[in-house]
Amino acid sequence: MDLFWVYKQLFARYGPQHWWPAETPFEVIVSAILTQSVNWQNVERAIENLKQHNALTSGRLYKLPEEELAELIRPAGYFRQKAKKLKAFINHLHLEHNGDLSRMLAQPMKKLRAELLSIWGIGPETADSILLYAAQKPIFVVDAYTKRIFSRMGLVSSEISYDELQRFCMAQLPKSVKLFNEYHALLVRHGKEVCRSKPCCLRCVLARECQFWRRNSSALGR
DNA sequence: GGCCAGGACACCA
DNA sequence: TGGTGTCATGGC
Repeated sequence: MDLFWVYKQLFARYGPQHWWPAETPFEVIVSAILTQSVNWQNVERAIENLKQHNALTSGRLYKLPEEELAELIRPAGYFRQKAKKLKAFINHLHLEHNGDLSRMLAQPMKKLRAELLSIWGIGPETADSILLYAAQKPIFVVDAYTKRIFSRMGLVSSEISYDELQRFCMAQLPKSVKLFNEYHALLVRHGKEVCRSKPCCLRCVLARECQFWRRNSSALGR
C-alpha cells in the first residue's frame, strides 16, 4: 500500500476540500495560530470578531493592544496565550520585514521555515500550515489526525515524531503544493468524520488497509 | 459533568 | 530527548 493510493481513496470519498478556509494569506496565519488545539468552529467565532472590529490586517493588529486582542479572540480558547503568539508574529513581521508579508513569504522554503520556528508560539505544525497554505510551498503538514490515521493503518508507529512522519510522507509523494494541500485537508476531514473512535473501520473507506480492521474484521462482521 | 478539539511552551530529570 | 503540566472556550 502506498500513500498515493490512500490519497485517491480519500479524494474519491470526500472530493476537494477547498483549503485553507480563509480569504488572505494573513488570515491563514492568524487562523493557523488560533486553531492550535481547538475546534475550528471556535476559531471562526474569533475570526468573525476580528473582522467585525476591522482588525484582520497586520497593520491593525500591530497597533491593537494585546488585552483588546485577547478579548476579541476569546472564543478560540487559550486566548491570552494566543494573543501573545499573534503579537509575537506581528512584531516579528514588522521588525524583520517592515510589515511586508508578501516579502516574508517569498523566501525559500527552508529559510522561511526556520524563521517561522524561531518565532515564539509557532511550532512545526503551525509553521508548515503557514508554509503550505499561506506561502504555497510544497511541504506536508502533519497533525494529530495524520498520526492517528497512519499509525492505525499500521504504516507507522504511534510514537513517531513529527519530523519522522513528515519525512515518511514526503519521501513517497510527489512534491506538489496542490497534492499536499488536499491531502492534509482530507486527513482532517476523515479524522473528524470517521476515524475518531477506535472501531472506525466499520464505515472507513480505508478499512481493508487498516491494521485495526484486519485484526478485528471477523468481530466487525466482515 | 466529562471529554475532546486542525499545539506549543516551560520545566524537569 | 522525553514526560508532564499549563493554557481556556464551546459543542456534544
